[in-house]
Amino acid sequence: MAMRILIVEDEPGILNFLRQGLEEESYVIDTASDGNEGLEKALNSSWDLLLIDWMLPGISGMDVCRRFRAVDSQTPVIFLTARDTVQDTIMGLKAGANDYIRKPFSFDELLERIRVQFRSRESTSSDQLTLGPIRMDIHSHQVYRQNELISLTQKEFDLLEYLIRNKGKVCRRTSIIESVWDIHFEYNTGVIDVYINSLRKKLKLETEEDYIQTIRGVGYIAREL
Amino acid sequence: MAMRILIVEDEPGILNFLRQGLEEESYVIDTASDGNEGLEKALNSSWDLLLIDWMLPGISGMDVCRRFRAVDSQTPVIFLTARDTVQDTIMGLKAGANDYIRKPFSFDELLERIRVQFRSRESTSSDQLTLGPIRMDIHSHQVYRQNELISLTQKEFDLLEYLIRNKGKVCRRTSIIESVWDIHFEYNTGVIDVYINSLRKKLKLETEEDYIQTIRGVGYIAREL
DNA sequence: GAATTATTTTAAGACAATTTTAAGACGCTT
DNA sequence: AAGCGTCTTAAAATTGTCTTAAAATAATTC
Repeated sequence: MAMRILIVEDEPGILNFLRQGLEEESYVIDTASDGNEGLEKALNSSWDLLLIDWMLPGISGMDVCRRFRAVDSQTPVIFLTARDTVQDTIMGLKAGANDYIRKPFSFDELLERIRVQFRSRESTSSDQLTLGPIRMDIHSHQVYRQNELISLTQKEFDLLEYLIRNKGKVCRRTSIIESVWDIHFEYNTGVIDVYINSLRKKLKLETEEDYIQTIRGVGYIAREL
Repeated sequence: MAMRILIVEDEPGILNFLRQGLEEESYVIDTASDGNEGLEKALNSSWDLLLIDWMLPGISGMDVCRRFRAVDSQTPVIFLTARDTVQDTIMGLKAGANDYIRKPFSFDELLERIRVQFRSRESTSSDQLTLGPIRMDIHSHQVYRQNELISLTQKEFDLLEYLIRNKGKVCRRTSIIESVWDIHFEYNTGVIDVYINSLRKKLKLETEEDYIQTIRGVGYIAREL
C-alpha cells in the first residue's frame, strides 16, 4: 500500500531533492510551495504524513501545522528547519508536530524518522484503494478525486470498491450482480448501467478519462491508463 | 492518570536532574543505572515511556531498546545521547526508538518530546475537546458553545464525546452503539437518531452549521468546516 | 418510601434520499 | 438498415433518517 506524503517547501532545490528521493522509496508525493497552498492541500485530501518547512512564504509552517491539527489530530507531521534554537523546537512540537529535523539533514535520517512515524501507526492504518485520480478510503468510507471529496451513496461506493479491487480484470455483469447486489440467480435488470452512469458522472470520468471502460457484451473494467 | 516513566541512565547527576524535574510534572518515575537492570525493569513492569541513555555500562542503550522492542512494540522509547553523528541517530531509530535527544538538552524540550509521544498515543489524554464553536471539558463534565454553558444529559455527553474523539472519521452506527451504549449484538433501535437530534438542537447545529453530518446507510461524522 | 422530576428508550408518522424499474435514445456490429 | 446492447433520464418503489410524543426507567426530593 502506497504511503502518501505531502511536502510543503518553497525552495525548489530542496523540494526536488526530497520528491525524487522519496519517490525512489516508492512513497507517493504531492507538493505545495507556500503555506496557503500547503494548508489547502493538507486539508482537502488525506495523507499519511506531512513534511513542512518551518519558514514559508504566506502562512508560516507552524501555523499550517496548528491549523491542520485543529482538523486532523492523527496524521503525523514532521518539520524541516534551518533554525535550531530550543525555543523554536518547542514551539514546533507544541503546534502539534510529531518530529523535527534540522537542515542540513541526511536523507537517511529523514527516511528513518518517516519510518518511525509509520511504524507507530501501522496498526491503525486504513486500507486505501486508488484508480487514477480517484482514491477511496474504505474504512472512513470516503472517496476523493484529486483533493476533492466526492459524496457517493452506499451502492455507488460498493460498486466502485468492487471494480477497483478487480482493477485490470474484466468484471462480468453477472459477477457484479452477485458480489455487489447479492443476487445469485437470473438477472434482467438495468441497475448496473444506471450506477455505472452515475459513478462516471460523479467522478467526472468522461470520454477521454476512460478509467471505467465498457466491455460490450460482457461487463466493465476499471483500469489505469 | 499518572504516567509511568522508566529512566535508564548511569550518570547520577543527570539521573537526579531528570527524576526531580519529571516528578514535578507529576510523572511517576523509576530508574535503572545500567543496561542489564534497565532491560530487566523495562520488561518486568509496564511503562508509558522509556528514557534510555545511549552509553551505558553493561548492555548498550541501543541493545536495551532492541531487545525491549522484540517484546513490546508499542511503548515509546526516547534516547538521550551525547553523540550526534547521523549514523548513530539512524541506528537508534532503527533499533526502534521513537525519538532522540542530544545532550546537553533543555528540560523544556525533553518535556515537549515526551508530551508528543503521549499525545500521539493517547487521544484520551486531553481533557479539552473541541468541535467548531463547541468545547467540552471531560473532567468537569461541562460543554460550552462559544461562552454559553450548555447542559447535556449523560448519554448526550457520551455520544458527543465519542463523535468528537473520532473527529474526521465516519462513526458507524454499530460502533456508536457498541462504544456509547455498550450493546454488542444485534441492534434495531432508534436511540442514536433521537440523541443526534437532541444534540443538534441543544448545540444549535442547524442547517448551515453542519458540524455533525449524517452519512446515510453508515452513521455520522463530526467534522470541522 | 411515595411523589416528583429528569433521563432514557420505544414507537410511529413525516420526510428525504437512495435504489430500482422502465422506456426511449443512442451507438456499435453485421 | 436492422438488431442488440448500452446509455440516459425520469418516475416509482423502497429504505433510512428525522422529529415528536408518550412510555419506561432512573434519580431526587420531601
